[in-house]
Amino acid sequence: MAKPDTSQRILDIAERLVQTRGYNGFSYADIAGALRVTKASLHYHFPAKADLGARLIERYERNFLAALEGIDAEGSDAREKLRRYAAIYEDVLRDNRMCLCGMLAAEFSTLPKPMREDMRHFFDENERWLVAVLQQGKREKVLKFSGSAADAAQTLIGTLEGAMMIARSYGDVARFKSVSDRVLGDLGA
Amino acid sequence: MAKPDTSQRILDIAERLVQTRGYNGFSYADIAGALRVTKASLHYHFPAKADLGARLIERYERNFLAALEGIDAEGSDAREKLRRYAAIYEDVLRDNRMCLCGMLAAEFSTLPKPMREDMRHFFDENERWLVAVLQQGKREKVLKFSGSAADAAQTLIGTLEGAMMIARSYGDVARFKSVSDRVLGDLGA
DNA sequence: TGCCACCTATTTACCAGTTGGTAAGTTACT
DNA sequence: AGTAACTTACCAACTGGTAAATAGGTGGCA
Repeated sequence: MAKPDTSQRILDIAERLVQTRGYNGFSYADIAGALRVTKASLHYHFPAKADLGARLIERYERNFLAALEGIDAEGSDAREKLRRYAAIYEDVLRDNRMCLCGMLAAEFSTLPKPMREDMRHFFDENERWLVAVLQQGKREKVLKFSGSAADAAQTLIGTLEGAMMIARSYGDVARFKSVSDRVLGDLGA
Repeated sequence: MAKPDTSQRILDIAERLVQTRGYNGFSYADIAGALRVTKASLHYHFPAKADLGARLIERYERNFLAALEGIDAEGSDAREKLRRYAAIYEDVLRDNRMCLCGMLAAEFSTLPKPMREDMRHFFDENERWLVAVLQQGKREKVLKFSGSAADAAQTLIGTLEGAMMIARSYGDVARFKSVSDRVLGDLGA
C-alpha cells in the first residue's frame, strides 16, 4: 500500500492554514494547491469543509492530550508540569501559529455546530488536566493560588491563549514568554 | 445638511459584524442587507473593505481611549480604575461581542497592513494606560505585582482578551467575570 | 424669480474571480 | 469484477469592486 495517507497530509496542511489564517481564512483551493491535487479529491476524503474542520479538531485534541499524558508520565512536580504545558503553547507560537482551538474560539459564531462542540471539548479537557496538576501542586506545597483550582485553570488557559494571540500580532515570542514566565512564577509557592 | 450620516451607521453595523463574526466572516452584502441600501452605496463611503476595516479600528480606539479618559477623570484609586477597565470588556462580552481588536488579532495574518498597524496601536495605547495605572497603584500601595509594570499590563490585556474569547464560546459571561475578579483580586495589595 | 451648474448620495447594471460542492468518468491495485 | 483514489468538467452562489445613470439639494447670478 505504501500508505500515501493523503487524508493525513490534507489534515496537516489544513491544520497549518487554520492556525495561521483561521477557518474562514482558507479554502479547499488553498489545500489543493499546496498538495497538488484537485479540489474534488479533497471532497473525496472530507465531503464538506465542516467535516474537515471537525476531524481537524479531533486530531488536534488527541495529539494535545497525548502530549499532556507524556508530561504526566515523566513524573515531574506540578510546577515543572505547568512549565511544560506553557512550553507547548510557546512551541506552537514559535512556528508562527495560533492554538487551533484559540483561533476557532474567535470564529466561534460562524462555525458549524459539531465544530463548536469539539472546540469546547478541547478546552474542557485542558481544564481537567490543569485542575489535577494545580491540586497536586497545592497538596505538595509547590503551587499556590487564590480561589478554586477550576478558576485558576480557566485563568491560566485564558492568559496563555490571549497572550499567544497578541504576541503573534507583534511577531514577538518573547512577549508571550514574559507573560507566561510571570504567571507561572506567581503560581509558585 | 440634515446629516443622515450613513457612514456612521455603516460603521455601527460593520463593527458589530466584525466583533461577532470576524473581518473575514462578513461581506459588504451583509451590511447592505442590514442597512437596506445597495452594496455600491457602501463603496461610495468606503471604497474598499480595507478602508472600512481601518476606519473601524480608528473609531473603536478613539471611543475606547475616551472611556479610559473618563475613568481617569473620576479620580478613583488605581484598584477601582482596573475594575472599571475590566468592566468595559465585560460589557462588550455581555453584548455577545468580542473585543474588536482581539478578534482582529486572531485574523492578523490575513489583514491588510494598515489594519495590522492600527490594531497594534490599540494594544499599545491600552498598555500605556495600564502601565500608568499600575505604577500609580504601586506608589499608593493599593496594588502589588511582580516584574515590570509593562509585563503586568501585557499579562492583564492577554488574560482579559483570552478569557473573553473563551467565555464567549461558552456563552457564559460569569466565566469571564470569575477570571477577571480573580486576576484583579491578586493585583490588590 | 428663474435657470443653470455643481455636488453629494444613491441606484442599476455589471464584472471577473472565488467559494464550497457534485456528477460522471478514469486509473490502478487486488 | 470490484473497490479505493483520484481527475475532468461542471455548477450556483457569493466575493469585492466598478461605471454610468439619476435624484435631490445648494449657491450663484442675470
